[in-house]
Amino acid sequence: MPEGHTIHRLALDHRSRFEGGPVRASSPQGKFAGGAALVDGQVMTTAEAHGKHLFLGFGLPPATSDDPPQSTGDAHRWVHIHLGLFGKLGFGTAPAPPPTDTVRLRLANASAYADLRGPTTCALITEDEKDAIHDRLGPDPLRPGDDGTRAWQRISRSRTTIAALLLDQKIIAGVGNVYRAEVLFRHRIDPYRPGRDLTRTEWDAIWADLVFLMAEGVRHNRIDTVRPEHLPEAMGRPPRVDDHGGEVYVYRRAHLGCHICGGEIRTAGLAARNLFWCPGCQPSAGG
DNA sequence: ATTCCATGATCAG
DNA sequence: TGATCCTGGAATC
Repeated sequence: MPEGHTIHRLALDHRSRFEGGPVRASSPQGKFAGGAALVDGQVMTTAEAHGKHLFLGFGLPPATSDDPPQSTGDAHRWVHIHLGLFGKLGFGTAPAPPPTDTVRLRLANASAYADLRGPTTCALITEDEKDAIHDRLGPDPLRPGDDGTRAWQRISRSRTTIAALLLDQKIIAGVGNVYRAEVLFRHRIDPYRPGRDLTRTEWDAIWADLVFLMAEGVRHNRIDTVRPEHLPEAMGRPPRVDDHGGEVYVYRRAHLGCHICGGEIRTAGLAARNLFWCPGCQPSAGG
């Protein structure tokens, strides 16, 4: 499930359920027992996402530069969560059932609970450590105020393929394997084209499209990338059968016909992931 | 019952 | 590039 839109949605989901009140925390699995004990009973101050990283704030509100230094005791801390490839966060309403033994972290209050399973990261960190994580992430299409300029500075100087660059979280944060394949298709860009061969106009359009697509992804909690005129109803074609989410052009459609040109969708490994594209709609410079 | 695979990322060599 | 970590559902035996 987890590309950036999922994590931003999870931040909103945590805020609506837990923000502003004390939260019980436990680690039935035991791997986060120490951290859970430290935040148990504290107030969740906020929840925030940057790319695929989720940050849950606990304790005293974070000090701003205008505030006097916090005196002693419980500083504000963050639970840093990264779901990796198969981590999951599931919500439910109270009363919470007994947790299964794979629940790394359970949060609960009087009305709701959240179970975290299989994350690649679940750690208690300080404000400084959180800042360091932000520093090594690129701009995020879903973070208000971020824009694609910093990403363009690196892409426009790189010989690496645009498909690999889009998955590099230092360059742009939050894009995963589905959005990479789909946004390149939507802009008719050959995934193997070197970053430095893109035009500024092409990059600006890609960035703007990611802002739009990923915001829709947060709204619907699902990745939909097919334009209205290419939807099954509009084209009189059968809807997608598998349950991975919404309608897509190329992702996991290897050897099927392209919705637009009818040509065969191709797949290949790139940057340790499966890449999907339509050679007809995303021609290489030579062809 | 077992293997395989996945919308991720890091580390060694 | 390959091994590794994390979990669960689907495919395969």
